[in-house]
Amino acid sequence: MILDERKRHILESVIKDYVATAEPVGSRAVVRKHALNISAATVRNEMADLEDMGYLEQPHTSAGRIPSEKGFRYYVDCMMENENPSDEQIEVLHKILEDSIQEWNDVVQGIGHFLSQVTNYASFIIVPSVKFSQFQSLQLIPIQEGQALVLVVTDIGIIMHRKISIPRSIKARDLQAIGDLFNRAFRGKRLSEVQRSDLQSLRDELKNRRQVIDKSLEALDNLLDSPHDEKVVISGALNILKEPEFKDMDKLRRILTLFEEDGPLKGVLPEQIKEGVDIRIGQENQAEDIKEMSLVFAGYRTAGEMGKIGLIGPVRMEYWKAAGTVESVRRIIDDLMNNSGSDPKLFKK
Amino acid sequence: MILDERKRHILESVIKDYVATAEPVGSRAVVRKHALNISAATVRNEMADLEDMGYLEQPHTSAGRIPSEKGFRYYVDCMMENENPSDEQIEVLHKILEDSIQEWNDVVQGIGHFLSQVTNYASFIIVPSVKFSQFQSLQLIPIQEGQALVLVVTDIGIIMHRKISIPRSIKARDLQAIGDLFNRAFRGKRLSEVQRSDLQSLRDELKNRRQVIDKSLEALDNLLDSPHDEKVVISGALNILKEPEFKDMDKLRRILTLFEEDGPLKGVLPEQIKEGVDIRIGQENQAEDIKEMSLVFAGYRTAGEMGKIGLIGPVRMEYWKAAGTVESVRRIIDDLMNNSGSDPKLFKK
DNA sequence: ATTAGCACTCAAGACGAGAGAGTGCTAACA
DNA sequence: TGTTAGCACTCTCTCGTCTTGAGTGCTAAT
Repeated sequence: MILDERKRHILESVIKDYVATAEPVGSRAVVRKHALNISAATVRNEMADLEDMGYLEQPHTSAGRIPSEKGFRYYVDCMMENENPSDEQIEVLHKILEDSIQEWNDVVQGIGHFLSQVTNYASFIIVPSVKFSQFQSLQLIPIQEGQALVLVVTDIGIIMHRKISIPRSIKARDLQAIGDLFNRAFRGKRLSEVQRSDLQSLRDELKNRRQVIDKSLEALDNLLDSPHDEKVVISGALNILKEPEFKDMDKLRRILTLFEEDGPLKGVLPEQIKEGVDIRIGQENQAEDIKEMSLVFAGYRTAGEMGKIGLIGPVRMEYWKAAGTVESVRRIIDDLMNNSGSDPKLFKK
Repeated sequence: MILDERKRHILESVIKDYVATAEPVGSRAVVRKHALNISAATVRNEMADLEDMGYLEQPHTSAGRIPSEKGFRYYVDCMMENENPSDEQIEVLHKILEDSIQEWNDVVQGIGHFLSQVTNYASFIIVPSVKFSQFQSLQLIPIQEGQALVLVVTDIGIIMHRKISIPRSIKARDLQAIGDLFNRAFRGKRLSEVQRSDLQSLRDELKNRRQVIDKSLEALDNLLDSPHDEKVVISGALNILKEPEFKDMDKLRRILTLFEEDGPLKGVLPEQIKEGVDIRIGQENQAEDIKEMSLVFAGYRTAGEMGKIGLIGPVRMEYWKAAGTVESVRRIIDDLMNNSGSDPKLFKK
């Protein structure tokens, strides 16, 4: 559907005003604030048209108009220009990242903070499961009488460990031998490909050191399991308290519950994620819980898998700013991941 | 101040009713619900006395009474009997703990969940800084060309690590030698006692391997620094949405902000913590932000240092239940820490 | 010392009037 | 034919007033 210039201008005015004030905007307000050379009456006619087309709606007959979700969608698709964060803000982000470069955890935290701070919406970051990175080495390290550490290093330098208890008869050199065995078997495989059957054949090979092997396998199994699934980091959840649409306690509760645990949020995002910034407005979202919110998100690539970053806000959202910020941050993450290979970052669950 | 039996009974009735309903309770309600053999008029007289003494107050002249903070304090100090969680609930907790025994992180999470679930208040757990545990060993482990892992193990089995880059000329056996050196110097010391001066003298001793030493020291320094400070875990923060006293957005915001980051909450608790369950009611709290809330908390002992667990709720709180639950959980944690020494838990930041 | 009775107080909810913002329609105009 | 001014109409929001009801304090009787 193509709108003529004037209608587009009016739609934009209504959106900008409504996003800023959360109140319906009337014809007078449009001519006053946006200095069109037409009268309020004309605007009214145009607005009535826009309403017929579904881009605007009226809360009640004698109120101003507010943009419908379809209106927002049209604006986002056909008119919007992203507003990128200022140079100073980008500067700040870089500083944060440099300061925390040692700890992947802190990096993620820092990015989340930045996103929510700059935009005033709740931000989320989904770090892809470690399962998809490649096995690089496994070491068994004695740490005290009767205990050893199973240390797994992946290709991108993620370190994972589990403690196991071992018989006292096992010496350091035995542990090393066992470790080497694992390495020969698994090096270069994806963690998700390390099947139990592999583990089984390995076990048969080494009956005499069965106990250590068993425990190591168990630990490995455990590492690959649940807790190292995708990680979700949420920041600035309380920003939604600022939005007048959530003055209602029930709504508020439902939304905040989404943020309190990791699971629900994951369910809300599409599994497959397209290139660039994606925007889901209100009802466009699949999940019931989030049909009165909007998402602005993007994927970033790390170690072959996709992670996700994004913002959650009310339908009445500053999409231009949100999209600009998400896109900028996505680019910075990509740089960080793929470019600074010299000293791969230290990961830590 | 000693109250006679009847006044105590009335005070208790008012407290129980008010805690349950969040509404002022009148004289009629007291006689009706608590079946005293006295008339409403008598109760009114007694209530007027209790008000004079400061144990009750009236929101306005023609409303019922609500307990003052002093009233709650009297009840807590002189009348309250703790209500412990049911056997089934304790059973559930034990099950949670067994399931997650591998990961200290999960244990803490589980306990937090339990506390907030059972009581319907927000719970917090403060895990003491790792600085206070004793240094047991440091190892330098080659993980790939030009990179090594500094691995620190403490007496209670907390594992910390940092990656460093090393010159390619350094061999595995060199790393081991350097590690041994550290061990001789530090074994048995508290991490907080490992001073930079020690590190310095160590460095002088080994000019030739300076680079590795430097990096290791840096890593160690880093490990002892900020991120491994006390850790705060909060659970069930959204429970406060249920309380009618926080229907006001501003209040709500202030409180939830306390929970969103770790820092503020720490500031709210007393540094030194006495034996047993401690209760801070409303204004008794030092920190401004929390003067309209109550705290019920206790310390637990781990590796020589004190950790803290507790609940945050409105002044109108079920202190009996909160105190009983906190005390029970504290005891369970103590058992877990000091008793099951056979397989010290795996810590992980 | 306790109680019944009664007048009094105050918050909260219902109701209605008035103001204000905005619309839709009509008729005039370029 | 598109634009505009004018005007009646609609609906929400805000006050102020009234009413209701719960609960008190006081007094006098037991």
